[in-house]
Amino acid sequence: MEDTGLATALVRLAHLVSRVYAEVSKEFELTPQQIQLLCMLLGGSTGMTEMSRALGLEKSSMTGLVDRAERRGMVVRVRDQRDRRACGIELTDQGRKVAHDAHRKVTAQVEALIGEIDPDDRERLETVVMGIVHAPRPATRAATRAHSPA
Amino acid sequence: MEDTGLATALVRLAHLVSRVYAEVSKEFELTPQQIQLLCMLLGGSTGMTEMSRALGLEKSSMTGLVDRAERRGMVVRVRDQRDRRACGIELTDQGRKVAHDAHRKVTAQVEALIGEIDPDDRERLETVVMGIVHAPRPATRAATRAHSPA
DNA sequence: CAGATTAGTTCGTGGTGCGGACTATCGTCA
DNA sequence: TGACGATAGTCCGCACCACGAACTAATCTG
Repeated sequence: MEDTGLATALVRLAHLVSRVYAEVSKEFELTPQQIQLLCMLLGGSTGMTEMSRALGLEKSSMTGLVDRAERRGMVVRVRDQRDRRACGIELTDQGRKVAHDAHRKVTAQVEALIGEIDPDDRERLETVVMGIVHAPRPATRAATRAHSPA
Repeated sequence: MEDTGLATALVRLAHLVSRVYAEVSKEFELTPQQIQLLCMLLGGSTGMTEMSRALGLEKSSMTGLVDRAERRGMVVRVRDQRDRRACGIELTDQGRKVAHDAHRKVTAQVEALIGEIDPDDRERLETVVMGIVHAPRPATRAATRAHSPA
């Protein structure tokens, strides 16, 4: 068996990040999932199906998620004229603002978590972690495009 | 404003790890929360209040979580004889086995996620992540003791 | 012993995610 | 052109999750 200290540490990191996400979301009176939705839309609007792929959810789960975000005025469904089955999900002005602000806050808090670190190491690590994140993966857990830099 | 690329990369990595957690949980027909509960109990049994602190949940949330784990035979409430208000939560044999197996699987899959990586980078990453995870933190998001190595 | 504190539960609310069934539309191909 | 299969999205019922407020029972403190 390999040394798994890194794996264990990463699992804990994931829990920590979830909490940061949860805390920041609460400040905006939204759920982490809704914030994630908004942040993802900063990368451009898409349809329900593509979003469900990107978030790793079933289509049927998206309906409710978008419903609730729409009810809060963060997002609108725009019926596609070409394909009248489809609809694009777009950020409202308010939604865009919230997405930006939340993204900033999350990033800042994670930065604070990282703390002081040698600039060389930082750059190196960024490359390494990006590599892991972008590595090709089986579709089942393909995409984690949310929280891309705006 | 600082460069926040590393923070962003870590957030994405955390999302990825969360998915691994979710996938493994599904294999055991449990939810991620239940698996986390079991893994935490590998470190020794505790009462409801302490567990809620460790998991960052309200006491009232624990009741249901433990109920469901108990219904599945993973865990038992043991009434404390000294303090008859309190009860200890203990793993059943089956619960312990599931906790161990799940922990192993999660660790292995996260290792796989990391993949081939330069040993120097690996060490650097481990140092940084360990540092983040073990850093003292305000109580509000204090503990993430689950998934300690068995 | 009275009153404050603590451990845990109960209840109601809103959110999450799933799978299966359904509607409407689109594309294809005969 | 017209039937038919694929596709986009919704609806429903289910189990779960987390919260806060109100509650019970036991313990501690003065």
